[in-house]
Amino acid sequence: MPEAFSIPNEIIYMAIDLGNPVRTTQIPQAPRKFYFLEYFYILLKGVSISNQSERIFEQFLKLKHQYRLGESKYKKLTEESNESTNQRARYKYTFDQVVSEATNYELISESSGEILLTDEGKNAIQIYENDGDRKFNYYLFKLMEKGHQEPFRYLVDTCYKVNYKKSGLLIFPIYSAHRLGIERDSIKTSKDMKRYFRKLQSRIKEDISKHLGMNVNLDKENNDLIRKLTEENLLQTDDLQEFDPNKYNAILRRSRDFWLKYFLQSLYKYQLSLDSFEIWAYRAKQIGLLHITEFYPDPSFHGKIAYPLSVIRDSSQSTSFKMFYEYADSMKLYCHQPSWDDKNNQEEFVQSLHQAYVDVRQLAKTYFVSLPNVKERACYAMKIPEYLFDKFLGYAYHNKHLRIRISLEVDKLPDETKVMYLRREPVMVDGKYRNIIAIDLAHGEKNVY
DNA sequence: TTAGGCACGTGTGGCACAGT
DNA sequence: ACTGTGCCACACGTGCCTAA
Repeated sequence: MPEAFSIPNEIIYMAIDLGNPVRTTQIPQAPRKFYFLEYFYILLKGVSISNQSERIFEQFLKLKHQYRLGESKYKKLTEESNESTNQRARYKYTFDQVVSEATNYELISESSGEILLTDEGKNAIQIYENDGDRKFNYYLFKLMEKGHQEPFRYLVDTCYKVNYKKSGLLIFPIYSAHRLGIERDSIKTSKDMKRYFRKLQSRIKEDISKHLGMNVNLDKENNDLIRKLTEENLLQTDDLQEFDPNKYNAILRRSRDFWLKYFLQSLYKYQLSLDSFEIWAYRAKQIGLLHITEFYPDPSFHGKIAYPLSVIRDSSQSTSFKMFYEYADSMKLYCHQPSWDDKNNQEEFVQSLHQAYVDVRQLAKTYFVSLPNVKERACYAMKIPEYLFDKFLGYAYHNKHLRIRISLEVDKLPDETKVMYLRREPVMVDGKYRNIIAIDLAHGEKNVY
């Protein structure tokens, strides 16, 4: 069995002994409700074409489609852009959110019903178009960090405080009744639901012990959950009475969020709502400060994990950590960005990639396996952001002197199927999307073709 | 092998309420 | 009064299962 969440040593040394003083606790403010940083660009682009709100919104819809910005944090795949009035209303909601946040950053300004670009806004467009999205994200990072009481610093710092032994790994277990082996048909009464809750409780307890090294008693929390659901008549007081089957989803949803909130606020002591945490974390992921995923492939854990790819210290000797930003108190944010020029990093990447492939193949039991799954495990092992993985994979694919041989195939791209939203993005290598991967050891070692 | 039906899982957007 | 924030029910996409 592949071992979940083991950690390379160098990362641990960076994580412990931080020596940074506990910051005067300023709680980050909530962001507006959207995930993709590209929304800022497409809004500004729209404003550069017209000053009329209605026209800007039309442009926003067009560019949203062109940049494949789906709902929430998922990229959109299908070419069709069926514009039901319902969807337009949804997109208007997102549009208003982006306008509101861009106004706060003074990228745009409103006067007598017109929306205007500020100099800052014009500057931002230039950065995106001339210097690329990484520079654009950095520019936005500074605005967000200043405008919301340093949410990213808070996010990264707290990760290490929570679980420094595993260099800041956060787990958010999600197990539906189905996943714990309880059939839908067998859950009809309050008693049945409580049986699922008990099973869930003990599974969560095990995960906490295994991945966070803590022993906790969750009886009180489980009772709280049951009490809340009973008070709101989602569950019946009488154990043998049946609950409203139409409320099944609502009950499961409530229990899932209850435990996620428990992890975030009680266990990890984040003073953020679930919503705010999600949005800040997914924005941090785009900048490359941390990784968050719901798809880490592992037989013994299901749910969401997050871990930092950066660290806040006053100084660093490591060549793999690059200075990213300096705060007012002269603490600095360092991002883990190992260089491909260093042969040791090449060797480590090859090692991690191969190990990830072996682990995933063991679960999938096929020669070709899902590239996004291999990517998840390799990124975790090396603590690198996704865009670096894509780059490294491209280099390794072309390097004939490595001790592995990589085969990449497209298989079926998601846009050839019916899926609307790309929950797993295919990996871009050589300007082509790839979905599956196989690896052989080269030069007379085992498994050579 | 495929089509249809049903259940699972979760993002969205409205809403209530807290903060000022 | 007004704005910002957290919460959660619903709608809908997805994928499994069954029956030919």
